[in-house]
Amino acid sequence: MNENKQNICPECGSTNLVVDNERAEISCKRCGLVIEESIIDQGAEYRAFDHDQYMKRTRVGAPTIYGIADKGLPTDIAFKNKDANGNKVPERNIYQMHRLRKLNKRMRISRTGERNLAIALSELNRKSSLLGIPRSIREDAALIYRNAAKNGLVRGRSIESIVAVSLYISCRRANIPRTLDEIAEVFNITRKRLGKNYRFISRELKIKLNPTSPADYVPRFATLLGVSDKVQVMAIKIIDDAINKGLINGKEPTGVSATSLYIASILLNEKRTQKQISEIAGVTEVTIRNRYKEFCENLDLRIF
DNA sequence: AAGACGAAAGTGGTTGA
DNA sequence: TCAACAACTTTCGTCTT
Repeated sequence: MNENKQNICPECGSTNLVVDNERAEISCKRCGLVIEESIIDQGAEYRAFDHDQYMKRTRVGAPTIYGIADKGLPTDIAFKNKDANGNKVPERNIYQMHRLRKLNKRMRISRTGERNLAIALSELNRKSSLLGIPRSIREDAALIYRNAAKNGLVRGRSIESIVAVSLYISCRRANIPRTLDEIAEVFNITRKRLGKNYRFISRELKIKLNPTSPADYVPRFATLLGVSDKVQVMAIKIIDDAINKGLINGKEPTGVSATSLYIASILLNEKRTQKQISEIAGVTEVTIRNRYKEFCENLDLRIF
């Protein structure tokens, strides 16, 4: 029934679409965009027996290409003061011609600006859902992006990478941080570049972020590990104690968070292996072991 | 056989001269 | 700009459950 539908993603042009019949949606495998949420039959109304009938009975037209600004047609007004027939423009109208040229240019610039913003925002939405980031944070990220765009900070950098930075900042602001690695991965850029752009944007926009606390990672990691709330609570207690004893200075927050969850999961008989935790927290087992050793030596774990 | 342990060498980022 | 440095990773052999 669905053999005649448009098999092309309007966002990235990919033809690699997946149909999910259970959720009744079609999405693009490459960029993740959900194209059609309640699938309807877009095929021809009746069976067609020749090309003419097919063309008449098909409901859909040719796919529109959104990828090219102005559809590739330049619309500048020429600098020769001649009209369309090649006649000289009267002296008294030359000033008007100047105005027209100027306005036309400006409109085009603002149009591409808006177009870039639209691309950025759809990118933001797509990647946010991929990362499971709530609406309010997306809006904060959108604000950061707009600010960056307004100050001309996107120029010379990819839209994607600035969207990535905006998300990174907004998550940290909201105290549900994502690591540079996590963000970089879904945006298909390197952590190095993301970090560089982050430093640039935060400097230019004068955004000051508090250092991340290991406790901020606990709820997310715990959920992914499928451990109970008790484990979370204890992990956070362990972190507090470690902070008080100065054990975490200079240590990676994710590693500390992972280790606290490891210890709490053992103490509450919901044990997860070092490997399971290391995969979710994005640190190695070795790091967990090192923290674990330090914690055992310096914290009285019996009190928890 | 899986998990935990720890040594050794390598990597990327920060700091201080 | 460069060397020293701390934290972390990778790899791997060994021990424990």
